[in-house]
Amino acid sequence: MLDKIDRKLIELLQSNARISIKRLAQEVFLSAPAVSARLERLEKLKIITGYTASVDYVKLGYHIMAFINLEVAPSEKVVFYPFIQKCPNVIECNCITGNYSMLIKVAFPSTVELDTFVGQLQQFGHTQTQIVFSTPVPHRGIKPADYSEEQ
Amino acid sequence: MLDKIDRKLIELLQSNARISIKRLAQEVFLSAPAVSARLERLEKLKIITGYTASVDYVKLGYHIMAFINLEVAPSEKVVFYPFIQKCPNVIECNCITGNYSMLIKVAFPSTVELDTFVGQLQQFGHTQTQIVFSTPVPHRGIKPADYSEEQ
DNA sequence: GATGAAACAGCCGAGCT
DNA sequence: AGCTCGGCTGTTTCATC
Repeated sequence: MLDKIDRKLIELLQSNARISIKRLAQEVFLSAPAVSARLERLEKLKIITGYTASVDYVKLGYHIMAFINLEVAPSEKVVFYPFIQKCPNVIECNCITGNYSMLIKVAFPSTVELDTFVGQLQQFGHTQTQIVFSTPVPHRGIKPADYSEEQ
Repeated sequence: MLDKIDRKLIELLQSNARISIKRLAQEVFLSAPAVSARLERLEKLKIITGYTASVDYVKLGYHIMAFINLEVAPSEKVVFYPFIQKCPNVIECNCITGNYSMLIKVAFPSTVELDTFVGQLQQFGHTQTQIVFSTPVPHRGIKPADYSEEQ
């Protein structure tokens, strides 16, 4: 489904999403229209789901990053999912194995706002909060490998 | 340090990093050169740290995503940090409060490769792994707010 | 997938507020 | 000092092979 060139294009766009199509074309030894068509296909198939700017949240005033574990009863999920999607300070939310079934990554200006938010979450269940001290590996794209599935 | 226009530009680039400067200029009612200069400044100040393509890891063959808690002795961090940065399957690694001081997000083709990786991590300390079932809120940029710091 | 042409966007200067 | 305008260069896209 993905050939070597598609994987190379994805890799280049992961490291710089604003690279020009012409430059991409040079890197993979293809013409610009050919690359353009490949990108359209990758986007249409939702293999590439978007292009985003990465920002320094501390410099934007979000000094506190944290992971919140939240134990949500299965029956509450229909209420919880729309709620969590609308929270502006939620960077990511995953449903995971284990006692605390939701793992939520958030950013706040200070612990005051974090505390308020955790208070709101407690209507859904027990929480456990871990504050981020440092980030040895910032969120990054991982290389597309050979074992991509057919579809 | 950041005015309303800077915040709007960041927000637009977070939702689509490949938007043209001309289009950005129209959105904020400025000229293209003015927007270009603002972006250069935001990049130079490392407020915008990069532009990345988001991909569907399942479609790339990474069927298993997981969070691994790892208890690392402080003295081991000088060895652990370079190690974890070089691991190709690590999406993110944070140092956090609590017993398990590292929280590592990874993606693997199957539980077999995940198991092998967890085995490697155990030279650094005790681990606890939680596999992702679903992702109600995928990793996303949060809106730049008014309380951005001076610098 | 390549080529060439036309439309478009980005860049650098000059002049203005 | 920072913005806008104009012309030049580079980029994207479309039609054709």
